[in-house]
Amino acid sequence: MSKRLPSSSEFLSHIAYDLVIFGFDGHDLKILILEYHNTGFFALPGGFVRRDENLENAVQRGLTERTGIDSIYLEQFYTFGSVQRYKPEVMEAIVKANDFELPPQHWMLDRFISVAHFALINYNNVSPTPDELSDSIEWYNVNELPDLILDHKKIVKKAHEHLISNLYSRPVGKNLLPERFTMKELQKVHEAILGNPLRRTSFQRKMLSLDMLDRHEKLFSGKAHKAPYLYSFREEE
Amino acid sequence: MSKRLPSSSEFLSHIAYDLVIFGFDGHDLKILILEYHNTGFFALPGGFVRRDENLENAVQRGLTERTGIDSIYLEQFYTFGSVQRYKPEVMEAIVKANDFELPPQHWMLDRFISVAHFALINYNNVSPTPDELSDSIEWYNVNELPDLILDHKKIVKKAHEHLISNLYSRPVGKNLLPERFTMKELQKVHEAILGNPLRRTSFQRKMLSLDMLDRHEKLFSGKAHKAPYLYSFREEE
DNA sequence: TGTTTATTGTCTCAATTTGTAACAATAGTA
DNA sequence: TACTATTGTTACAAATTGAGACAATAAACA
Repeated sequence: MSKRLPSSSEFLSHIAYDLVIFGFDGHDLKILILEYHNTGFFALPGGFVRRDENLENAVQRGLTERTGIDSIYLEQFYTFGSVQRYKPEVMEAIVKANDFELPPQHWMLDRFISVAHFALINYNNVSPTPDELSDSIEWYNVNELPDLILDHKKIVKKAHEHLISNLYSRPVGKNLLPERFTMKELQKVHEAILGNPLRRTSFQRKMLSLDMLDRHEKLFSGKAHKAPYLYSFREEE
Repeated sequence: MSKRLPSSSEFLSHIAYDLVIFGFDGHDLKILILEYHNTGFFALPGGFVRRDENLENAVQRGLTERTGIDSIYLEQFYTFGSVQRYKPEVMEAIVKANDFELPPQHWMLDRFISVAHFALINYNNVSPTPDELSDSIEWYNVNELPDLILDHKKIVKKAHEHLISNLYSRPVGKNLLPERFTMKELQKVHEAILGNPLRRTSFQRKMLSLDMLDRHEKLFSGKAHKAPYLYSFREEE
């Protein structure tokens, strides 16, 4: 009773995408990692592009399937195309461990070039869902990842670098935090991404000077000190 | 006596690359545009990836074929994968105008995802060479391009944006200028890329503070004024 | 051989931005 | 009412940048 893989008439051969999905739990920067069934292989979520589908739509679709969330910040950052990443035995092991039928020249065992994307999502609104071939998908601290297959470690590294270089030009916190947040929470996001502490007053001044934030009511947390304001990112025009 | 296209066993299907090759003639930022034989089509140089070849090697190979230069600054910046760019009639016209045999289901008429790169080269060391399908390759002012096929105009725009955002973090002038150059020449390169004038003294101070330049002997141009120093970009460690 | 012209290298001072710390406000606790 | 922890704001020094002035100089010219 072995299952059937999708046929090559449905998908573009040689093209895949990988996803580095970032989240923030209040302390650390995290990403979602899949564990493939019965293989001990860890990998980034990924998928293929349908023949009649835009690349970006395919990625958005995969992201929604893994997280249950629509309309997330998503950005393509690099395409990985070295020959060294062609390891048919890895894919073969994954497919076989999942009890799929595997014709010898199947397109999924051929060489792939992968268009890597990263996403920023709100950690608390997500219900991570494994794909057909994997039995778990879990959050891992960016600095404490398990061994990943192929060049996925390199993909994560490059994604993280892109995230850092975008920190001040895009509303990064908007996608990692709830709709409204305190300045301290935003600072913690930035610190988690950069990996080093920031000065409170300079950070506040810089963020406000970017003219991206709206100030709202105060948040009374019940703690014995002055209540901080809540902020939100202004909707871009 | 029609010629034969390469077979699909040699190349990866569905994957192409396009090249935005920047040069600087002393006044304007230029790029190389191909004109396809007998079609009136203008396009970016591009090509396909061999099955046993790294993506980046394929691009480097194409670049060398078009310019005659090795070891050029080359950077991947985006992968274009919308369905709208699938226009088999364009490729068909090009191939037919060049008197190639064209089997109906040929892989070159299928949908492609294109990994776009930009290169920076020294305008004067180059002998642009058309590819098999085109009869000319010429420098065009970035702001005065002819109509280009598919989404190539968009690709150029994005390449230019990337170039601008890299201006101060990478030795951009190194690749667009001769080995040794004056501060004024470097300033002109930056002005051509940015599209607006820069202040002489601030520019000089900024460039020197980046600690990327070595100062050499003066250049006596024969003009009736103080001779400027020559500079070169320091070899990175 | 001075004098002039065009351009370059350097310096100065003001304007702006950033780093750092101090201080006052305040929500809840003791 | 005093105390604690944290926040918003202000103040001042340090660093960076903007804008211009000025002296140096290579060749042309008188």
